[in-house]
Amino acid sequence: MNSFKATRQTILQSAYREIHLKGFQAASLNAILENTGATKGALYHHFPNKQALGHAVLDEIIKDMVKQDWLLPLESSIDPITLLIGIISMAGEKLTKDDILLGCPLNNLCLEMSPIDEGFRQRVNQIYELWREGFSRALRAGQANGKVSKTIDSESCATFIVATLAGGRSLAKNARNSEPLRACGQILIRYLETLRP
Amino acid sequence: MNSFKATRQTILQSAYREIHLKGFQAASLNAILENTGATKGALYHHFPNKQALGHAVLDEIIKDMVKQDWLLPLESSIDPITLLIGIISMAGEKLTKDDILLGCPLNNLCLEMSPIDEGFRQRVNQIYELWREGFSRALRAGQANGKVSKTIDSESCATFIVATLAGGRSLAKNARNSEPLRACGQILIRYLETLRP
DNA sequence: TAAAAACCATACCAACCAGTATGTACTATT
DNA sequence: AATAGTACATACTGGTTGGTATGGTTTTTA
Repeated sequence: MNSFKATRQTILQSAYREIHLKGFQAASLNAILENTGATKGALYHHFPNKQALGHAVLDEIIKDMVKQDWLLPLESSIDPITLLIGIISMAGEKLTKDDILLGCPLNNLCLEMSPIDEGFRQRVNQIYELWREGFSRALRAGQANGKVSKTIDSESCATFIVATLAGGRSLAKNARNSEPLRACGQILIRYLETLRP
Repeated sequence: MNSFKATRQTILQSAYREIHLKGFQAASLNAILENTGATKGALYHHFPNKQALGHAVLDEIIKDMVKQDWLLPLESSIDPITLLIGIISMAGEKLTKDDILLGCPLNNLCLEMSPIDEGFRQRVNQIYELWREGFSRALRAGQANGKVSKTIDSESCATFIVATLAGGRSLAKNARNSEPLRACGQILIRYLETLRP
């Protein structure tokens, strides 16, 4: 009926939501299908098994989210610290209630699947790498044209920012309240100000 | 055979390990019992259901770990910043390979169970509260006797530290390597140094 | 236009799950 | 010594799970 693999996309989106809510292992294929109207035949036509479906959610949905929210806004020529501060406060503001309640989908899968499925682990790692690399590259560019202090290690700093954001979102998820994440963001911003030369 | 509810403790410990490895929902009661030699009769004699077993793991094991590792060392009269720096580097050093691979048991349960079980959520929240309260109380004490700058908000700062540690351990778990956590710890320590008056 | 491939629907299955029913051995109490 | 309660062990059940076998239909290709 639908062209261009619309069924596949529908299943993928429904899988993303179910996994975001219940986690991968507890995600039920039947539940994923119920929310779409598709059937098991369709699912197993497009994906060899549940594991591959989970991998596709990372490769085709979550990775793009990170690019959209964190990497694309970095493509600018303003000094990276001002830019990062803007992105961080922006990201905090545009989170919905559900975003807070369900937490970071990447970190969820990271903690659940990293020790028990190497495929998941590598995909999560790749996305985290992308994220950190985006930050560290921006910081290095800032160092090159005198907007960022040259005493800092850009990679450690990028890791630090990503970790704090992930941790803050964990606390916010547990508290059912964005306040912990907000507090982390504010301190992070104040820290970033100290990185100017 | 064993006195003083040794069976209950054995099951509890085995449950902790299985949950730490697989997560709560994917943890199999049969697997928990296989590692102990106990049977289902014993389990359901001491715990009404799986949920209660999970709650007990938080109440009786994980909470004590946090107290042991983070709160007890704070009971000292040195200035809190030096103390915190010592605790953070100490905690990083004494992590085993398994501790890195499996991540923080509290954060694991936080992300998995907070949205789907209110009992889990409240228990995790209570432990996080304990943790943050320990940090913020130490910082406030330092402010009172001139060892910590009075311009900082002790509670936000405590939240920030906990979040960064949790996030760093997430990245380390995914990377199968303690380096990201080490990087976070170092920057955190440098940040703490700026909090002196 | 015939053949082949892609796309999907339905019915089914073995494995595993949390939980239960029932019985028994031991221990503390009266 | 009789009773009652604690502390298990064994065998089982209904329900759910991921996965499969088999069929039909639609689209693409030759």
